Amino acid sequence: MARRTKEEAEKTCHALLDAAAELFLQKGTSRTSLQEIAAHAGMTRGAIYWHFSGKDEIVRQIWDRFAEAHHQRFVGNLNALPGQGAAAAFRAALRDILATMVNDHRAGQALSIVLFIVEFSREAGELQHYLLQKQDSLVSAMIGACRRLEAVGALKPGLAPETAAKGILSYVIGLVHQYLGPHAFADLAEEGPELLELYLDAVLVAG
Amino acid sequence: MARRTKEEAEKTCHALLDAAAELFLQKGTSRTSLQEIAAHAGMTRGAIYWHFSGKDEIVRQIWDRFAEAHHQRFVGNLNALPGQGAAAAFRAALRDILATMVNDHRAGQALSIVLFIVEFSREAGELQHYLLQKQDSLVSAMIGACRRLEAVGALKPGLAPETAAKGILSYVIGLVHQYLGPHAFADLAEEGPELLELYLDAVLVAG
Amino acid sequence: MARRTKEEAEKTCHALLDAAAELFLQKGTSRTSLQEIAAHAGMTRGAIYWHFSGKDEIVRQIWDRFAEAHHQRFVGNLNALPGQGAAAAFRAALRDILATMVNDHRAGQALSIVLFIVEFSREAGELQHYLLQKQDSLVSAMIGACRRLEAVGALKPGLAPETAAKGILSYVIGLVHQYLGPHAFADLAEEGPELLELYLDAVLVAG
Amino acid sequence: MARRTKEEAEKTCHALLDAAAELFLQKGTSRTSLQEIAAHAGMTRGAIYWHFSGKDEIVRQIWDRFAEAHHQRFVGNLNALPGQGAAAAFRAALRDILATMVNDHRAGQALSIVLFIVEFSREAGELQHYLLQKQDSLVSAMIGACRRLEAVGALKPGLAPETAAKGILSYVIGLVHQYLGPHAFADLAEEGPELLELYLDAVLVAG
DNA sequence: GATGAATGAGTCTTCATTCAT
DNA sequence: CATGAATGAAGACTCATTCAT
Repeated sequence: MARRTKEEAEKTCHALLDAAAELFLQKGTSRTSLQEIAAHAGMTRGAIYWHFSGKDEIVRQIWDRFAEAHHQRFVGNLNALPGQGAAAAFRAALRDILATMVNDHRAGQALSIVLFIVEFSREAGELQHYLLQKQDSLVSAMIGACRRLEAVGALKPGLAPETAAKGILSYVIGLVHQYLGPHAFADLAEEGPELLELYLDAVLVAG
Repeated sequence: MARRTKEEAEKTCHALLDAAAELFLQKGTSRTSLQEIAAHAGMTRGAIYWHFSGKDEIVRQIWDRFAEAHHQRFVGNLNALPGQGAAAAFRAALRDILATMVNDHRAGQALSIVLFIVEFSREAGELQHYLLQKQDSLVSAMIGACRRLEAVGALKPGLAPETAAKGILSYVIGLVHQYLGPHAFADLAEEGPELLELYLDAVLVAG
Repeated sequence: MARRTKEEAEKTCHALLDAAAELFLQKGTSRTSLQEIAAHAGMTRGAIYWHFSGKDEIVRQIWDRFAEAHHQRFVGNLNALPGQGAAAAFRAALRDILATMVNDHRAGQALSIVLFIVEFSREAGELQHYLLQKQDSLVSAMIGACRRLEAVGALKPGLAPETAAKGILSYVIGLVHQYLGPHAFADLAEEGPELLELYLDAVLVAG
Repeated sequence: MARRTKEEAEKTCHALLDAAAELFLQKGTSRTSLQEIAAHAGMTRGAIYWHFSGKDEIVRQIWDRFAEAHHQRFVGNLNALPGQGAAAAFRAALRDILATMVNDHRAGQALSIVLFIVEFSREAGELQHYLLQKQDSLVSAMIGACRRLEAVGALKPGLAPETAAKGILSYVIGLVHQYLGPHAFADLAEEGPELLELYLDAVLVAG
């Protein structure tokens, strides 16, 4: 019955998180039942309640374990654009986060769950708040980065940095959304970098 | 109580559709209960079952009544790009559909529901199929349009038309998704056209 | 819309009753919806409420129109067994009622609805009472008839008339039940008379 | 609250089955709600769904647990009538099954549910099929038995074995139906054996 | 640590019933 | 006479949650 060692417990916890992330992405959080998550991980519902307080906490832990580090790195990169080579650093940061979402399944799932907040448990609970903060910090960092790009003359002349930021974010969201959803039409693993450059070329001044 | 005349019944039907569209967009289809839809329209659940066979038919009618015409116009425009001024017509078609989604609330909701198919009732039912067909026709038309643009030399050299098509669609999806969702950060009514041109400038050759 | 003449109204009423009787027999009263009855008669639910106060009244009218006369004739026959040729008259009465149920579809349905009272609307309502009275009068008449048969020496010696009565009724109920139900194994139109005689031969003295 | 041990769970399951069997017999399966079953067993609706997949499975388990063994014994007896003393064995088999239904409440209920199949959930589902098979095997065994009785000269001369079989079954059905229903007029515990012999005397040759 | 058992709230759906027209 | 529209009360079923073991 009971898993004895700590490692085994950790394994169980991870298995549950993995199962949840996969199912959430496939069918959305609300349409995925705890029963399904448990079964998908080879457990029963009870195991979930041992490790998590409920569905919301699963979502939060998916974020914390799989996405938080990447999110912080990305936001950090945006906030720390160097005066010299800001544009190149900016491009690199975006390439990095896109590659992360494509290559690290879990990270991609976790990030996309946040980007498509629409979905979530009981009306505007704690979780909503928590995730919206993450999204806000992302938007802020992106706007800040674009302002810095403008300041160093790396942004396309005449383009408001706020507008550029929103465009870039929308684009990335759109790319990732269709890629991670069940009906992808574009393969980011292959076309992602090119698609990204395409837009950045339009936003940043050449060179 | 019961609405007596035909006009009143039509009004009820529309009210239910409106209520549903609004709630679906706010909270997703699965998290919106028929009870909520009915209440939001000032009716009881029973009224829904008089006018519709169930949730799925509501979604389908939202599409049919509010989006189908726009969808057909857009796909038609893409499929009928003229040899002369193809790029201009292409830009116009995109401006048109974006403006429609921004100005016609219902159309925007309906179109966005399709674009974010993830969400839907019982796994892969008839409705799923129906809506996926719509999405497919959109993707196909966009790829066809980009091929024609390439043929007339309007596409940026070196850019595969399929890649361009997927990029554009992802972009539009991203823009609309965030705009229509509950946590918009960009206002398409104002910034939409500029954001659109930004991307098109990167994809199409100047001229 | 509205049927104008009285005959047409009568026709509608009858059509509804026919439809109801058929469906009740096929699926039981509780599992048959008014919607189904109306549709089966080519009408809408409203028509039912014009002619009847509800489901219960439909059942009662089915009885009254289709079975009451036969029931009264049968009970009358049993209650009026002649001193001379009582056994023959008894046999004739049973043959008659069996033939009626086999040949007159409506009568058979109506009678069988009463015999299988199990089925009925809200707990022990008026209707229940009404139909139980009919069944009681049937049981009483049959017991009375058997007592008379015993009195004239027509009953098998040593057989209590009450027992005989219950046996005969159970037998007829059993025959009719399986015949009118959806999974008949014996065809009363053909085998009915023989099956009836078989039992009567066991209950009545020869001659 | 939740029953903890396995025995308690078994008890709950049995209590639900008992409650269901009783109510089904009183009011029919379709008019008995799961709510009523649960309440009658001192549980909530949820408990039912823990132990059974739905109403249909309750019916099936009532059969499997309470009737299947008796059914098999009875059919077995009919199919294995000995050459010597076939009539006596036949009488014994019928006495046995009647006694079972009278003395073992559960068995009687379960068997009668099958005999009155009319009643059941969604039109012609799996369950229907399952139970009709049982009924078919019963009819077949009875016909087979009567043929064997005829072969050894135990059947009344001139009586087709098929007819005899159907008559006997109808009779037993009729007896049991009225006895187990809510408005019994004959008490099988007392009068059953006599009523049975009465008919068998008419069907079998004396001796 | 994890399970099995049970609860209770909520959702979809059906249906008898009402009533203006 | 009959219909179309709408209500409201069940009923079946799902599911997050709880808790003894």
